[in-house]
Amino acid sequence: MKDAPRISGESHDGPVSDATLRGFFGYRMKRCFNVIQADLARTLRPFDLRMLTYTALVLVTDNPGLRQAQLAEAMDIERPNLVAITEELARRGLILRNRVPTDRRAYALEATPAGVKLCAEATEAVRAHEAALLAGLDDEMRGLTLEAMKRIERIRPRG
Amino acid sequence: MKDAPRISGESHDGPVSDATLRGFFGYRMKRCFNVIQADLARTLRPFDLRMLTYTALVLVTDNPGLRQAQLAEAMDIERPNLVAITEELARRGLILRNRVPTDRRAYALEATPAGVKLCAEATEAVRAHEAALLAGLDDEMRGLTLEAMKRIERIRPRG
DNA sequence: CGAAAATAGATATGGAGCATAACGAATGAA
DNA sequence: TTCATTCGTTATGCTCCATATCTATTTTCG
Repeated sequence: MKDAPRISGESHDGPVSDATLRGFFGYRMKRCFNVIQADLARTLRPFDLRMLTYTALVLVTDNPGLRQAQLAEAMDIERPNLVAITEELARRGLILRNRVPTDRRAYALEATPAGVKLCAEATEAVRAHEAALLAGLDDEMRGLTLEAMKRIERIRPRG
Repeated sequence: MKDAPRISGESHDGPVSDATLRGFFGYRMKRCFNVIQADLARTLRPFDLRMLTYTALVLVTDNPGLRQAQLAEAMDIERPNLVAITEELARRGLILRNRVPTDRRAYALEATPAGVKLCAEATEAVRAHEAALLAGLDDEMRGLTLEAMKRIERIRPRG
């Protein structure tokens, strides 16, 4: 069996094979996450929230008095990247940046009533959308998948 | 029960609660994917490949004659964003951009021997790293998780 | 105490990933 | 032939994330 001579450029026909990549867990997860992420973005758009601003709002609501450094650590992002987020939430009257009397460097973040309300509404919408997205998965599959992700997540990078 | 007066800013103590977010599949998946993504980036660094350049190299290797538009669609990115990727792979001598005689607008992408070799080496490294990363998951959990992600992935955004 | 180190938030800046608009060249359809 | 479409490309902008650096404040320690 000798190779057919490849004169110049023969174009590929038929569907594109991703057989090699399909075997990878990470490849599957990226494609899956893209779907979930897109759905989440659409869900949050009516509330004028992005994934990051929503996440920050939830964490501040659930943890009143949180400092920005704590919030950044919880969100796994660097402190500089949080500034614009808290600034936006504060500008929109969703959170307050109270000065801490005992440490005048820090802010104690706190959700306003409007912030708590928006957070609750957005959370309900996300819950509904996610339930619809996962409707095709039975309980066992959902539970095992969550458990699998928890275990992987537990592996700290470079740990 | 009247609220304690919140004079100014009381700071939050103890661990940060992410109870609300933890209930979301998407939240878990993002954190999980971050771990996998970071591991993949470390794995590919010795080969001077990023996730995108690696993915493109694999697809071109597995589908000789692929056009850029087809590759972009397979990678779920827009055509303009692929230009820099193919340009880099071509500059490094890993792929060729052959002109198609029957359509002088298009390129037929093809991996060079060096590209095929690097692709195989990188793929083996990725496989080994991923196996190590997933060592804590039994077969059932791995299989069901893959199946769950396949099903979610099948849901086309806005479909 | 007072000097040095550490910390909180902010600023500036850059890179990577993604999207849209628009272009020239080439092709295909009316 | 004229018009619409397609291929690769350029220009541009947004979001997310990281590092280095700054000021103002603690905190540590000699």
